[in-house]
Amino acid sequence: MTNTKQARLKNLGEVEQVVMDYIWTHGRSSAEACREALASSRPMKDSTIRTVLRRLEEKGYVTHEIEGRTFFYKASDARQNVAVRAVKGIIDRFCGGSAEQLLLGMVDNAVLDRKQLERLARRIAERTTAEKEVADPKISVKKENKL
Amino acid sequence: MTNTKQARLKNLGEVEQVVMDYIWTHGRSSAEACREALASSRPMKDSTIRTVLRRLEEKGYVTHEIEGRTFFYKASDARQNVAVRAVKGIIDRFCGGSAEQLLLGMVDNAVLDRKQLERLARRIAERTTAEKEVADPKISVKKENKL
DNA sequence: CTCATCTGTTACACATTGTAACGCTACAAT
DNA sequence: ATTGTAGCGTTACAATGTGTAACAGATGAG
Repeated sequence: MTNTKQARLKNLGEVEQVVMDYIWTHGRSSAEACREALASSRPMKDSTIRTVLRRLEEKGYVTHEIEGRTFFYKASDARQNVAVRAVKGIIDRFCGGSAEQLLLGMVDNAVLDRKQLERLARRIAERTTAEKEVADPKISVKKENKL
Repeated sequence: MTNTKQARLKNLGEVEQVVMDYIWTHGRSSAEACREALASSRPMKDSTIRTVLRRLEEKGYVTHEIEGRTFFYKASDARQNVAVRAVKGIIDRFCGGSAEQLLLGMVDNAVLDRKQLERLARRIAERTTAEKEVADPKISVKKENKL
């Protein structure tokens, strides 16, 4: 089993989400950079953004590196992967671990339009045939799926 | 447009989740029934389960009918639909509203096994052709789809 | 040495959640 | 009618989570 066994990340609050969005979009950033960028839509004092970033790090969403005496924060995982894990959490809580019913429901509920469904179907086709050829499960190369 | 425009449900706490699971599984139940059923794994005083149920109602997860002088609570929406909406919430927050990347990610991440993928693909096929034939907006997830 | 930056510490108000004691009301048995 | 009791509503309180921020400590520039 593809050991995608990552720790359950706690939910993000309002501001935390906003900050993560910024970091996911702009990549490695200093606290000040975040603060200034978000200043218009979400004014925060210097110490506020710092607290938020620290908490995000505690929650495992970001890590920081020091350069000179400045902290640069970067997302510890791609946005999409976090989303996938969040969905997995829902699957565990609501669907007893099986994603199938959920996805069927999403298809039924027109969460996706036809074109998207077709692309998804195509991808599924690739997946399944690929698995068929390489029935060897010890390979399981996981890629980052960049978003 | 498919009016799947349901109010954003607040998250459930630990106990709330447990109680909802019970109601989703057992259907219409009185407070006492819940309490007794959960007593072994989760002992609660009478007033506790009542508070939980009332809050669940405030949050829109259940409704109640009175019979005699007893309240009977029932889920206001099927478990699966709640799950789908929760996922939609994630999609909005993380994926800018597009589910496609997320689902592709799930497929890539082997959240589903091949058999499930095949069923999903088949369903997608049905969906897309159905949409082609009729533009019937009365989609409403058929029956409970038992989960 | 002193100032401008940066980070760390500590705090506080509010909302959410789990838990529950009390208290009120209506029906049933006396 | 009186009272016990089943069943619901009200109120409360502690623990967390979250947004916000003041203030203190540290360190490099000049």
